[in-house]
Amino acid sequence: MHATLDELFSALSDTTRRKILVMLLEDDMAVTDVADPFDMSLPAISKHLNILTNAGLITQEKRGRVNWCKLEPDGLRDASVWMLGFGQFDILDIESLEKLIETHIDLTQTT
Amino acid sequence: MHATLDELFSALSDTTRRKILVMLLEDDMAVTDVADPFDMSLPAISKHLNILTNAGLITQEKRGRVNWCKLEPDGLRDASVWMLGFGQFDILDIESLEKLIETHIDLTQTT
DNA sequence: TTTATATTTAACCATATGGTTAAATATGGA
DNA sequence: TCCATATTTAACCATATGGTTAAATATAAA
Repeated sequence: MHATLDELFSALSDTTRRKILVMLLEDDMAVTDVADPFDMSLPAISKHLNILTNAGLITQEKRGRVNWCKLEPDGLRDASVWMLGFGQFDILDIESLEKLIETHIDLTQTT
Repeated sequence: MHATLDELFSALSDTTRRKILVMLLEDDMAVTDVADPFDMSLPAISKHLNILTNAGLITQEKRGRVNWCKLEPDGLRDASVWMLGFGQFDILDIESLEKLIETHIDLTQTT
């Protein structure tokens, strides 16, 4: 069960869901806490979380009565690959890319 | 009138529209020619093209009775920037990024 | 065991989406 | 002028989406 690009981009096409993703960047969160900043019912948030889960962007793990939501690190991969394959990534300035590579090297360097 | 991220990702969330974008990567096309490979009516394609236009991903220019569709080079920018800002771009292997940078340098080198 | 907390399920609603066919509108060519 | 070509508009349809409230479920705590 691999999410389609349709599901992925569709999941990203809603402001609430993108905000949730950014929140989860900080730390794993319980459903109630995810819902807190939004002026929206809990069931509505629950639905958004399911959409993000089906798109492979987050995972949910139930411990006790709390359902913990966490980012799925590879979730954006296919979307990124499509955009790269689309060949339009030179629209990003070269400096950001180089900085990105340095960061990556910093993170992966073992010595 | 700047397209929202919602519009952008939403426009990308349909296979037909992503295929159209890839076709336009090759060359500008008339609406009828865009429609040709699809098993779908012309009005349906016309709607897809409007969605892509409103998302800022293509432009349409009418010359005579032919409406020419062309890629908008910066169309994907905001989506890419969001994804970069999301900080998950180290999910892309370093080699593709380096290759990308080389390509970019080749394209921009004047000497 | 009773009550409170965390979350989902069900049923519903309004609007959006992605398609259709038929008709309208330009524009180009004979 | 008359016909063909290119495309859009209009009206419609089924299903999807994003929200609601009320009820159900499961677990924790008193």
